[in-house]
Amino acid sequence: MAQLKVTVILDSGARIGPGKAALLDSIQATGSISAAARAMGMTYKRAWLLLDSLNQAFADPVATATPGGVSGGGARLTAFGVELLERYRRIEQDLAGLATDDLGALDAHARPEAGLKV
Amino acid sequence: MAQLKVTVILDSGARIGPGKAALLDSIQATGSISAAARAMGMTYKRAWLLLDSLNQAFADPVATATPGGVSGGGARLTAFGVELLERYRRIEQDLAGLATDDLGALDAHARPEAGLKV
DNA sequence: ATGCGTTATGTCTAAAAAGACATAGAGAGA
DNA sequence: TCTCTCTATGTCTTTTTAGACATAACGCAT
Repeated sequence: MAQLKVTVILDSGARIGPGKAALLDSIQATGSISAAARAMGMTYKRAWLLLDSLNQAFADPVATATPGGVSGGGARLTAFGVELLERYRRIEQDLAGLATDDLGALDAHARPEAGLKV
Repeated sequence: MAQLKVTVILDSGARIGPGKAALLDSIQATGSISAAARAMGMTYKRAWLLLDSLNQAFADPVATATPGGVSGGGARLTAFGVELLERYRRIEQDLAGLATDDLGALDAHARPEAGLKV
């Protein structure tokens, strides 16, 4: 089935899409940027850059990180970070709920995906 | 105000977003790929490649083009092309309608866009 | 037959994005 | 004090994407 991808574009030009949302999810789940990056198969640097772009896009940070300590440190979503994630997920959910018929119609015309072996 | 961008991703991986939708609009309005490209400030080749990716994504073509003739030729959307555009616009509309509150809340936290001079 | 604007590609270059390494500092615990 | 993991950056290379040109064919009108 075809999928929908939604991206929020702020006036500043900053973009929040499924990638950054997944990163926030992963940080929330793992408690660190590096663990989140590993879980998502990306480099720590890329994860940090993505997170940094979010932190710079808003007046309030979406996550706080501390180096050193019990297990090297870690990162946690702020209250606003959780709110951002929730709102993005809600937008995704709502859209998925009401676009099913149009999406299905387009899917019906889609050329079959290039032969996936076996 | 923040904006939303929605992209349809077919199982084949083909993507249909605001750029290709605008191109279809422009082709419909101008009657040719090259005029559409000029109107959108892109090269003919890029417009053609975008259109070609759409034509290859579906079993039915979204537009037909003919070279030579009265004014060099031209291009027209097929019935399916019109349908595709309509469905994409409807998805966009639906999204815009239901995300206003979440979008407004995020906008309120957004860092003011980097000083636009004058 | 020639000219004109359009379709349809090819090739080469420039720019942007992603990735690979490398390094410095922080701080709890052994 | 030393180790360990994580944060935070810097630099360089590779890959991807976009753009600039260049060219051939088509067919109506003059």
